[in-house]
Amino acid sequence: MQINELAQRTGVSAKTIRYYEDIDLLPSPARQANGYRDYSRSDIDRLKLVAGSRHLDFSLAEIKEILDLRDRNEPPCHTMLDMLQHKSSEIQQRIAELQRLDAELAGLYNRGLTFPTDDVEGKNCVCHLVSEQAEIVDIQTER
Amino acid sequence: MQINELAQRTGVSAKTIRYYEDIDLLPSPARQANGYRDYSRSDIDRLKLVAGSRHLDFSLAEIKEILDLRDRNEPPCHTMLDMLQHKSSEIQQRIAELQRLDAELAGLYNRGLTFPTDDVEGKNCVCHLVSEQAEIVDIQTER
DNA sequence: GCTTGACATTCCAGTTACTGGAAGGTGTAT
DNA sequence: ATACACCTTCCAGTAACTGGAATGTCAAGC
Repeated sequence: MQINELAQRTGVSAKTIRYYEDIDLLPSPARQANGYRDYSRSDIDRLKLVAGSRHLDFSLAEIKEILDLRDRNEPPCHTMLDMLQHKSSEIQQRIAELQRLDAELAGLYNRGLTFPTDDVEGKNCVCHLVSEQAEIVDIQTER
Repeated sequence: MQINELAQRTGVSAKTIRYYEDIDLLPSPARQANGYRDYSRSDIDRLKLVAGSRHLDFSLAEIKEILDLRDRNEPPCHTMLDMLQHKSSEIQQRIAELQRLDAELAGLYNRGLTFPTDDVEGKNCVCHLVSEQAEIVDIQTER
């Protein structure tokens, strides 16, 4: 099976498959006589697990953990369950942060509406309100 | 004012301030005789607007828009109001996606609990369920 | 005068998870 | 012969920093 077929069977682009190989998430596959990568059915399984996990927002590092367990013949399912739970609580925290952020945005918008919008210096408009946000402890939206 | 004082007054690290200068978000400041950066009060204002906007999850590109307006002596406040509203709707969308993702995680977890956890191949455990997620259209959590 | 310490400077590299593109080789059909 | 789709490798760019190395400056204390 060539790389594009694997790509179609898993929904992962050929480019990304090569990248996964580069970072040792996927093993170097066999090569055809012409040097083309030659994949087997087990490669589909492995890559589908990767794709499914990415879909659930797991990082490649987390996915590597799971795959490493499998590669050492230790059943990864228990770890996977733990990770599902952990990821869920992370996501819930993110949601709470975003809700707080949204409330802030709405509050600024409403207060900003009551100010003139022709103040270049920002001393007396919504821009000033935004500047005031500067020293508040950051909740930010990074992962 | 040296860079660390500006950092303290704005809550932005010296490292980040230099970075902002690098990417032309902040102008190159005057220099003291010894070559140290020498900031003025207006630099505080500008950087506070940047910091406040970052805190509200605006990208540096979006912030540049605002600053460019100001630099051209056009009042940025109206644009800022629009951006607050737009960002708010983005955030709400993100929240909805994350909620969907969380429901998925919870569903998989509960179904996974009913399977054995000693299956290395993943043919009959939660890992298999995760693999099955592969082809579902991605909602992902990118910005 | 010398050292120590806290500042400052520049530049390079790494982070995450890819994606785009260039330059080139291979295989099949017309 | 040539067009076309596929494959290869390698390099660079994305966002927003952060860490670290190597080096320079300045004030205080001995």
